[in-house]
Amino acid sequence: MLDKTFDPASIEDKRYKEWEDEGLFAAHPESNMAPFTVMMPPPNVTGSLHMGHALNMTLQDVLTRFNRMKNKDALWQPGTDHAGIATQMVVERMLDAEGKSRKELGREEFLKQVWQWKEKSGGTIVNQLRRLGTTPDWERERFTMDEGLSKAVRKVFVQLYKEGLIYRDQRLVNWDPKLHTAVSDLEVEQKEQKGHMWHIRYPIEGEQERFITVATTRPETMLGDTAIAVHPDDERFKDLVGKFAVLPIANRSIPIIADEYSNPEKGSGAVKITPAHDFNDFEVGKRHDLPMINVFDESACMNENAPEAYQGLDRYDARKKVLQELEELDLLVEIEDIKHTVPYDEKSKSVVIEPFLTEQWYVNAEVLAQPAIEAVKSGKIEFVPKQYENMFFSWMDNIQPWCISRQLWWGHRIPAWFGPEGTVYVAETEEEAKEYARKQWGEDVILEQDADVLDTWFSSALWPFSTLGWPDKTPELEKYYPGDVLITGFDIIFFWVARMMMMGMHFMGEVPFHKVYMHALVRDSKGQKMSKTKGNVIDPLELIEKYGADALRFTLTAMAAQGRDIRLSEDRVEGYRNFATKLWNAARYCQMNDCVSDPSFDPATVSFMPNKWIVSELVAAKDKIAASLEAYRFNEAAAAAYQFAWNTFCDWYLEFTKSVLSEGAPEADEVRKTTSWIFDQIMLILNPVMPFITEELYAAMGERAEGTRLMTSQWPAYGNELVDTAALSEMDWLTRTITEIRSVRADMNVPAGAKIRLLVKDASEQTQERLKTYDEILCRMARLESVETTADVAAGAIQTVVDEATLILPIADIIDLDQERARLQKEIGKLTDDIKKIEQKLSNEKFIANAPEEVVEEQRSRKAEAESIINKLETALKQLAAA
RNA sequence: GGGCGCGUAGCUCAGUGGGAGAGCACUUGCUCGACACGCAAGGGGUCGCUGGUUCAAUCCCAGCCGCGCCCA
Repeated sequence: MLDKTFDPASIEDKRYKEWEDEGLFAAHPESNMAPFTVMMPPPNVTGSLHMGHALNMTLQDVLTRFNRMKNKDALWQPGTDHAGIATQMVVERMLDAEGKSRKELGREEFLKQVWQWKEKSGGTIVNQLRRLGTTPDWERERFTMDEGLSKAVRKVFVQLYKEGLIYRDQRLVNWDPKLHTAVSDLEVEQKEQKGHMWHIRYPIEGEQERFITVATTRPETMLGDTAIAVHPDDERFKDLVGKFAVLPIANRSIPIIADEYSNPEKGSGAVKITPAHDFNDFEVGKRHDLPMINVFDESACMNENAPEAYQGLDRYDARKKVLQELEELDLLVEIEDIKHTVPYDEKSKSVVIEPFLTEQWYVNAEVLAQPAIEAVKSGKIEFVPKQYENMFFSWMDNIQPWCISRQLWWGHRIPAWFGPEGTVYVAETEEEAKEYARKQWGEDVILEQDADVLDTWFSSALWPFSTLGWPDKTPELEKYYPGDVLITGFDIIFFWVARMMMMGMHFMGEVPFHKVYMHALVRDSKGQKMSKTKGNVIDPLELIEKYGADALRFTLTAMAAQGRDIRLSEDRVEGYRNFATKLWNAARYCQMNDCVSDPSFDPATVSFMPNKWIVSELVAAKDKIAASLEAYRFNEAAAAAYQFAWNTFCDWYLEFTKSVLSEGAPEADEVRKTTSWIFDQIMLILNPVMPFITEELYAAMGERAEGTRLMTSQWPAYGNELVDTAALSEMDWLTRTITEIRSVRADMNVPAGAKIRLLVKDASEQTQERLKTYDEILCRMARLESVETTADVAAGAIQTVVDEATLILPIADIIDLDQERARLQKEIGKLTDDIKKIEQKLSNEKFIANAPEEVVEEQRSRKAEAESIINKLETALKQLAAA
């Protein structure tokens, strides 16, 4: 016998180990089964499981398990990402705590330490995923810096270089002056904050006491100004275009140019141009062939291009000094308080990112984007929900060159070697690069490999095929590419999803997946984003410990409605833990009543009406769950399973059949078999979402054939042939009758324990038949003493109506007549309101003329039904008065 | 500023061109041999506002108000 309550902790680890040891997660490329492929978004190798992962992984696991049950050869490809910046930062911080620095250690030793850290903490998240019950093919786990994946990275780099799609360029990048590396524009977070607009006047060269005023939020960059721009149509400055201004402090002469970038409405209408320190100015500079003077070093301190007094000053100190000096020169004309956006690094959100002029490696994303755009337009890739396609297009249509080099040590080293006179050799190996150099120079020359590494997303962009063995032609690649669905958060749609599509189209000539399901963010119960600094993070592992993995999985599934963020509260998890307990107790009930699974049972053969009914209801629930999962409507699947298991099966079916079992009625054997069969089916249809408890209970419910696991069972194939509509309507009548009697009893304060008589008037033959058939069930579930038909109404009885029949509860001694009168009047009032509304429609000629026939008919029959009930209730009211 | 989404019961959210739903919370009653992590019954909503389309709008369209996200 099972214990009284379910203790998830006692079974989860054990069951998981069994599954894993038995190799149940493995893909079978050699099999003939159709593939179902899901590429796991690789979590950061040194990270730990947070709620976003839990949601993401749960949904993938639900789909993977579901498809395995549907007899697909599922490959859920797991792995981790080396997460260049994040990981390097973590290790540097550790070194810092020991008083050491990366530079002190040197590249080789530092990398050794990072690998050590990876070996130590790299298992954390994958083990946490096991706690969640996820079933990726762990044997195939990959890491983005594995040899195979690194080889793919080099091959892709070299090929794209040869195709001219990777190139070096001197451009402005987003520079992190603390980490000393370029970062992606996607990794920059624009934050609005208070600041100042300083209006500065620059003297016009060769004219006495004439100035041109410019406004800037970053006065320190003026030391790198190389022009002043005014709008070509701006009359105020027409005569100045072509002249020069004297750049204060630096005392350089800079031209006044006409460019449409200058907005005559803003500020003074003239704008300083600093091409090396502003993205817009950079474009202006290119148009006018202006010099680009970089006045910062890599730490955003003033460099040798700044006046000597400034050299070495931090940008903010330089700002103060510039302002002070301008003040002294009487060139600062106004200080305006403004709100403006400032770029911060998205990781720490504390370092202001600097536009910085450097030479970096770029991917020509515009070219690669086209086939990806086309794939979505043509429907070869579909986003779910659909509206994300707009977001995708708007970014792809304006895609910028992708800066792929990072000034880090942790990552894939760029396979490029520099030779004499600035020559570059791009090759998969150093040997090959040397070969190229030898050809050019006629002798061995000294080559130096590029010190930089690639953007982490460069390697994850290859994930859908690099993990399958590409560039080798493997059976896996043949079978599992393209994948079926990618499940990911919308926050990495540009970082990752779009880039996988670009690389997949280019190197495989085929989309990497057909569907992209984007789930929303998990927030706290107040709708706040979870963050460590806010302290509102809910740890999935804590929830698992407290409520079990199944409860957490069910919660996340039930809340995963498309296009809406999830506000997670512990109450919900607790509620679904209760659901698990409910299942547990239903299993205990089965055990107590000897409902043991019978492999030879055929649900098509049942004859007892409640059995036919529950089988029919099961078919509907199962189909609803399957259809919902196939449409990625996870919440609907969860709701259908919950409702069937708890309401339909436990609350109604088990109650209907209780006495049959306890009294050993003739139907008992069939009821036992049906009960256990339905229970097994519930375990099956819930298994993708709640794998632990269902596996456990399935095993407890019967002797199974050797090695049988729920997890490896097939999704039920039965269908409408098992649906009996007569049973559905008969049991519907029974539940309505019971509910009606219970409701009236409660309204009239009939003591719960009191057994009362039920008299039924005007019952049709069918109803009379049913009353006889379900006499015992009615008596037990509605707490009745007897059920009889009658022609007259006893004085002072409670009356209510189900369909054509009037139900009479003769309990004159218990009830309060006034109360009963009020109840009847309230009911009549409600129905009268309904009728009024319906009559309004029916009296509208246009409604009769335009509405479909069945809609009109429906309204008519609703009205007739309501009228008939009112009649009966009014009769009851009169009788009450007479009493 | 541009784009997308959201606003439905106290809370969290489903949902649909034709009778407003769930879970939780709340109220009341239950030692009914699976389960109080339970059983039964119940209260509670001008479906953000204003117009339009329609025989019919919570649902479709437009505008407005409020909130969120993405992009600049």
